[in-house]
Amino acid sequence: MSQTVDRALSILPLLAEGPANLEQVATRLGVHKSTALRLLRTLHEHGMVYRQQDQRYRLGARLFALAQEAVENLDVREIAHPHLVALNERCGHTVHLAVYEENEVLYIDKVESRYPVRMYSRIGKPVAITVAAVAKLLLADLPEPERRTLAERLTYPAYTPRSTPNAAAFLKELATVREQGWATDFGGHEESINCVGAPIRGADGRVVAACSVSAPNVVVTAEELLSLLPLVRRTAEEISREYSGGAPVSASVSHASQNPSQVTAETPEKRAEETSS
Amino acid sequence: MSQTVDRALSILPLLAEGPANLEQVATRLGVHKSTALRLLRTLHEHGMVYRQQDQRYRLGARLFALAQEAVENLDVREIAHPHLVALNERCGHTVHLAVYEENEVLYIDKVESRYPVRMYSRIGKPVAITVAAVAKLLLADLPEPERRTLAERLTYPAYTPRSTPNAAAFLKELATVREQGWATDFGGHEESINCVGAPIRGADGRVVAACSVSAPNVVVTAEELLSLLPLVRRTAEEISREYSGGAPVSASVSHASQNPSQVTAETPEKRAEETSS
DNA sequence: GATTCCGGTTGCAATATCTGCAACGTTCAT
DNA sequence: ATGAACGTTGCAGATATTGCAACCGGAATC
Repeated sequence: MSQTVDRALSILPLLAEGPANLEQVATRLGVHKSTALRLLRTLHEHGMVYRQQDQRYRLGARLFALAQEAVENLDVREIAHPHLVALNERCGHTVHLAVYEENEVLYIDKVESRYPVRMYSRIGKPVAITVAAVAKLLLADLPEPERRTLAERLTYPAYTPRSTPNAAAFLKELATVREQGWATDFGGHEESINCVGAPIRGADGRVVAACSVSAPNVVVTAEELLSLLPLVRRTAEEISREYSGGAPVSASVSHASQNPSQVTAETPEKRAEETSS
Repeated sequence: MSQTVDRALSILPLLAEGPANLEQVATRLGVHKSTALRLLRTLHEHGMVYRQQDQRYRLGARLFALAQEAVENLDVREIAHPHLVALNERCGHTVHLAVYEENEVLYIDKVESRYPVRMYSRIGKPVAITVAAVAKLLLADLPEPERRTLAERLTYPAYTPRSTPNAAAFLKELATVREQGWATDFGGHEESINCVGAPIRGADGRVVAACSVSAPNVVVTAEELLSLLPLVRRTAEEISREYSGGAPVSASVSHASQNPSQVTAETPEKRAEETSS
């Protein structure tokens, strides 16, 4: 709508790919150098971009600060986190939390079994919207017309033979998901990865987020993973309850029922490649 | 510099304080409603702001995604390099940069006195994880359980009498390092080589890398090397700041405090083959 | 040591772009 | 129903933005 702002904002994702100099920015933006310079200067004044020694630009600190505040405003994340950790501790697999926003589904939290450190690696990446379990859960709850138009506007990449092929199939799948209250993705994105997810609802019953457990075939079969469904659903419900202002259900957060019957997976085999030297 | 962009960007910190409706934004910006609307629309198109059900605006998750992507593409090495060179110029010794990855600590950059650049020969080499200063720094920051399991899985080669003997001693050393915020290796890998290192932290405070200065006994004593600690720490802090998208601090990069008191050594004629660190 | 190239920077005039206004919709509460 | 509150749109005027071309300053080249 506003050309100037539009151009300025277009610079950011561009720089997210890596540092760039003035000319590169100007070229990729399709504007004159001087124009790019002025836009960058404005961005700079607001701390959105930063100029390194070699004069190339990269994203600035302010952006990170804003991003931080942006997620903090997503209070689902904060509430969900301990539950996700608990879920991860019980099953050992990767746990995701995602929200729908502006025709996209984004991961906003992730707990990994093996490397708790690397948690932030993929967060923020848009999800494979046509196949991911969390995406199905979130889209299934959209108002019918919006769901339909979105489904028809999407492209359906054939990641694997089991990827959702087209809008019709997708809408049908969404109906199922909506009906049953949970979703799966069996090799629809990566041949060897399966996952099961459940919706997190706000006080009004709308789905505000979704969480899922993912694991590679080699660790657990699809059936075994599916046996985790009750646990996943329970976790989602606990988060929903707390998010809706309900009782914290503090017991469940910590480690709730130490009921190992639900836990199918063994601890992921640690592969210490034997380091040191 | 650019009024429109300036106004648009001013909306973001404003929204960071919490959701706001159109009129509030317009008022605080000091512009007409319609102007604010158009700016918000542009921000919206870029996913920088998001409109909730109640029509109020808040920061968009896309902001988060953007920052995340930027972090992934952040190359510590690239940012650190000039600082390492500067450090090398000031003290004359071998400077190392290392990261932790998959149960290993790897050198990813090295600056030698004579050759300001070239180090690909060493890049990727695993560090003597049980004794190197950089290894201690990186492992000290791991989450407790991971640190412990890793420490117990390691083998503790007795490179020298002063090498870390076992897991217990190592964990104790890591605790110390974690506490004091710097680390040393006095002859733990090569009898005649000492080094001091400091941690480089990301915006979230986690240690993302570590740098160190190494020198043989014959050039400087351990005490003399230790006197370089302030300089090493300062360098690490500068890198941290810049890595976090932080303040330019351009002055410091070049030559900051020309305080020669810190500089103990003359140019080393000996560079430690495949050093410890 | 001069010259050329490369990239960034600045002044300026033309105009495309943005702005504020005022009228219009829509929703919600009275 | 009526009114208020808030968001939205069309428009004309004016301002802010743009591209150009010239200008620098440094690095590489001859």
